[in-house]
Amino acid sequence: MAASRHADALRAAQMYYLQDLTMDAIARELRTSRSTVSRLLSAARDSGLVQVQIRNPLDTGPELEGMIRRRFNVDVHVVPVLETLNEAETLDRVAMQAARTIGPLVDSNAIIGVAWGSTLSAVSRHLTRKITHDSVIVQLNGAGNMHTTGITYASDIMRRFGSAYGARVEQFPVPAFFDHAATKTAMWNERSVQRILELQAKMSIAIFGVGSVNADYPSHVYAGGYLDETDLNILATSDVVGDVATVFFRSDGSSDGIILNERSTGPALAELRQVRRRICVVSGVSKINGLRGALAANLATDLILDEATARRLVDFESLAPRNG
Amino acid sequence: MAASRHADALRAAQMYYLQDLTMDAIARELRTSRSTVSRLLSAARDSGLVQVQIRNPLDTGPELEGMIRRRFNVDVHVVPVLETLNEAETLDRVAMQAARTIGPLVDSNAIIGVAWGSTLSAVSRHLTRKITHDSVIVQLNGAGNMHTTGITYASDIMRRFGSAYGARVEQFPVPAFFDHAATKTAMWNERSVQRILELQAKMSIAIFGVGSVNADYPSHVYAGGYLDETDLNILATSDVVGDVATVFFRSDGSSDGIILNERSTGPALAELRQVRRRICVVSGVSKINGLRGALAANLATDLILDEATARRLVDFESLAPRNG
DNA sequence: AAGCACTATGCACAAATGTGCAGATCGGAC
DNA sequence: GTCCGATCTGCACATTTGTGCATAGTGCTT
Repeated sequence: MAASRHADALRAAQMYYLQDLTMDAIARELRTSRSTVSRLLSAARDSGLVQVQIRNPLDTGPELEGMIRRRFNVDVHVVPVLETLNEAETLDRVAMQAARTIGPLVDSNAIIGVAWGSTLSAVSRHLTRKITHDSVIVQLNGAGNMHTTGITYASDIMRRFGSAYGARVEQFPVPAFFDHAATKTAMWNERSVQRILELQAKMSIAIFGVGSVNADYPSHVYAGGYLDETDLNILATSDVVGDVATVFFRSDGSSDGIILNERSTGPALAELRQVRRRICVVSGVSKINGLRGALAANLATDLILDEATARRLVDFESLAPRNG
Repeated sequence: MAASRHADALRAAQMYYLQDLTMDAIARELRTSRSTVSRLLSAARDSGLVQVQIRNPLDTGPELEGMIRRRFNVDVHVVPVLETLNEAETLDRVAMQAARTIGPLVDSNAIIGVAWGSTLSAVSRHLTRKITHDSVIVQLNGAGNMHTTGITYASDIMRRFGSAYGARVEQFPVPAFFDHAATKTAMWNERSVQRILELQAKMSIAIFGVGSVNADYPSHVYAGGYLDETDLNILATSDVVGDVATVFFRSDGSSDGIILNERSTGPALAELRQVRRRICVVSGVSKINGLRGALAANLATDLILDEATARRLVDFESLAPRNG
């Protein structure tokens, strides 16, 4: 019976994690084999029954975290990763740790805004299950592009979030950028779009990566056929350093007068800043410029990033300090 | 260097619990041996760096918990324990699980009231460390008795709580019962005593067991020389079923007119009910009557008890149901 | 600088845990 | 009933983790 299996998993988890019994002892109490207990415990972990949290006492925490926390006023989680690992491995590990860090923040009745991109895709693959009620996952920005090729990214990401948290998924079926600002204005008056925008306005959590224009391995936005040459030229000549959910900004965090944003479908930065919990996940030093701009714009309340990038962020700061 | 060890423990914990690396892999990244990593992880667990929580979805939870939760309106944690285990083993396992369940509830700036007795003693032995700031452990009731023998219980219990949470400990240096109510009145006007009473009034958490008069293996209060024969006779003839922190009550939860309470040093039930979080730990079916009274008196917001007792509590209820 | 007490380290082994596989069990479909 | 597919189970083995012990630091005292 499936129900009894769940109950057994709960009992086993309690005995294993809270009473320090060995699986062998648990097997005897549950009148089953040790291997079954091992599997019950796996199931308990996978299904989010067991939550492991690492709480590092803020004051005794590593130098690096303290500096970033103080300088940028964000709750920071530096993911320990050897600097010698390649980008893909680093991303994977940052993503896994991000997924597990996000878990405890998600609660029932949450409205969770999710962006898309390689970072979020990786995160979505490592989410741990957690059953919530009446939660909603809402897509932050459109994902269509002019080639319409392959990238089912966005919907896959959303789906994974939805099933991890047992939440309803609200896709945002518009292109990432409109060709004409006027189309956006028109669409924004459509009831179907307004429903999404209203959900976004009520978000309690937003989760996003950052794009960085000069990344060695550029974000999808800059390489994926979302923008044409003219657009890319505009970006290059307007001091843009990066984007969050396809909304661009400069290194000082400003975004006024960036004409492309009028055609972008992501939430305006001011709007994003209204969200109580804004979780930014960054992997790879090449994103440093974008990250710096995002922090300057105060887009994140929580920052999860790899150690190398964290170190670079701090070095950068100490070379070009800032008063205030 | 001790600081680097702590930092290593944190890194190791993150890599092990959040990135699913094996200890072997972590050892290589940390340039140390696998056994050291194993020990670092133990240290991380012991020091409260790693918190494991079991969250059982309330609605899918076992029948038993649901019934108790609904009937008594408490947040209940049933500890799975074989009914064949003896009292001591059961107590040990309930205590361990209680300790770990309490952990996450303790926070900085908390004022934690702690009773004493065999249950609390066992719990105190299993507390997991958690660093908090400006927390205080305050003793709920005096522990002195007329034989003054051996029982350093109370102070040991308090000390363990204090060191687990890095909290200041405030003992209550009075006997459990005064011989004369007038002495209590006098003492209660002393500034040194008032300081404790004021702390108690500001408690955010209270942790206690229950005493049960007819327990096969009676609580210390009833056997430990705290009361003389006259007192015990009074108890026997006044329908008292148990006590919390040496304050007695009847099976319906009432305590008015129980003369012994006027000489007791524990907080009046009405006072205890003011505390936001009141955690009651119970192990052993022989405490069922006391427990029942405590629940009727609405003394607990959180109840941690062994499975056999939980089952008995529910059976008892279904035999003698109650409306409302 | 030497001596001492204490702690941390790595090794080698012991114990505990994870998993591929073959057989058992279960729940429909016919 | 029985056949089939899917799932669950326990075994045997592989992997991972824990720990006693001898050794190597480490800091403090004299």
